[in-house]
Amino acid sequence: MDCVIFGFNGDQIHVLLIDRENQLKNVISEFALPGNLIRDDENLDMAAERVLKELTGLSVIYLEQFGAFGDPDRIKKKEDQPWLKAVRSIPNARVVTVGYYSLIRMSDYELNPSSFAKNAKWMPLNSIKKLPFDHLKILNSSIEYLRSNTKIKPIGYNLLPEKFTLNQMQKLYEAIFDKKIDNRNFRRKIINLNILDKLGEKQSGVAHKPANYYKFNKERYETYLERGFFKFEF
Amino acid sequence: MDCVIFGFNGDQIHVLLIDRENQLKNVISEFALPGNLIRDDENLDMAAERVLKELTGLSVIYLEQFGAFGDPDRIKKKEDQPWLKAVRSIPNARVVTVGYYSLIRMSDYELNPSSFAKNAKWMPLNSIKKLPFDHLKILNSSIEYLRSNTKIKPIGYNLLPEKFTLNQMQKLYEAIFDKKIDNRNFRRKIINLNILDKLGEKQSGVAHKPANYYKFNKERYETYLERGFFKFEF
DNA sequence: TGTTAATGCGTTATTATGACATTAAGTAAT
DNA sequence: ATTACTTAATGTCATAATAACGCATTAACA
Repeated sequence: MDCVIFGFNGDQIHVLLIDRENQLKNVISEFALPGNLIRDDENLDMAAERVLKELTGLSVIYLEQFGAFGDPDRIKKKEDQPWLKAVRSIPNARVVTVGYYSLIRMSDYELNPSSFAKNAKWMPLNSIKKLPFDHLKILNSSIEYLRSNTKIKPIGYNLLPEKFTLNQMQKLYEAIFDKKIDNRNFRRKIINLNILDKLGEKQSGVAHKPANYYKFNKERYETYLERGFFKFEF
Repeated sequence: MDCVIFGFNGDQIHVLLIDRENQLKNVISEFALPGNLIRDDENLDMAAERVLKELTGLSVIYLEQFGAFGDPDRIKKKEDQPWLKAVRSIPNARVVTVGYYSLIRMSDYELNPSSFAKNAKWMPLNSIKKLPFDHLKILNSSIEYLRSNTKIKPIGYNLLPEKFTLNQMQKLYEAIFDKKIDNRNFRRKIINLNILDKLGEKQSGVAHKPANYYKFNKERYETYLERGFFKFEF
């Protein structure tokens, strides 16, 4: 069970990682996706919630399964052995993992690592080049999943502040797709979706024209979450 | 590891099931999804292939993972116990399963059940009301996956005969979405996708104007398989 | 020769798309 | 008070896609 938690701070996509170093000496400090074994009495969704909570302190966030990973050698790399020996009762048992991901706004949550996680931190997605085990593969798979999901379902409810500007929302889309978007076309498309309510309120204290605040219309947002907004239909 | 194999015979979607009855007496005969445990030396894709082959004789078909299922009680139903005792060394061990699915044209494959499968048969999707374990849940999940996939990627390469008429293809789409489609609009849309090559050949022996045969243009088909045909893009 | 069933064009109104440039509204500096 | 600066906000046009239809055409068979 491994969790990929994407966070957004208004600018960059981050991923939540935990530090594998623990009481043990001679273990190289290295960050990894928060993950652990599933218990016999819990289902997969519960396990993902629990594992995340135990390692990072995050709770009550919606997690979604995106795939299972089970190469026989996924935890057989030599450099990963010391850590496995420290935290697993059968360090070299074959383990199939299930990946869960979530999207949250970073500022809403405080990280409280515990269990074998010494540390938990947000890492900018773009700066993650190396992860232990097959975590890089898992991460890449989750990104693919996130992107293809974002094309067919609205996004942002869990990532943006309650009130946000269209430009903040655009930045979120740009961060996910790693691509500049034309602001006029973006606005038109999002507004025509009818999932946003424009608030009377505006930005204040900014040295430029203040932006309007919007919030999601939960009902319509959820209609689209269920139906998707495909244009290829009959 | 459980496999959902969808078959198309030109009219209805079918699902491949195996008969759980085996040498044992007093075991109620019942059909189930072909599935078995993963071995320690194989990855998930290989396991899906092997399990399917062992139970049904089908091989060399492309299988795609669509989800993991791990409710603690998924194989705890009383009526499923006799069968588990017959085929598992630890019948009540907790098992998480990974679902794989595939789409094939039924006429291309001969079923050769073996291992603990006494029998393998195609069952019309609409007539499947009951399955052992959580197989109904797994099946429903695979259908959802298939439908949402069909909205964003072309389909049919593995389901339709090499040469097929547009009406056959339309019937496939109608079977998947369980919905009538306007034939003129269907034709236009599919033809504009440019994934079909029109053959000179026509139907024969029909009591009406014979339909043209088409085949997939593999190159363009695969372009769409990779890219998808989203219309919601920036 | 008429019946049947599917083909294959076509029309229209509506909506979505991509490409593109200017004005508006506030603060900050002078 | 004026100006500079920065980001927000908006409109148009040509093209393409869509849904909902109409209907003449075709080829086999009775």
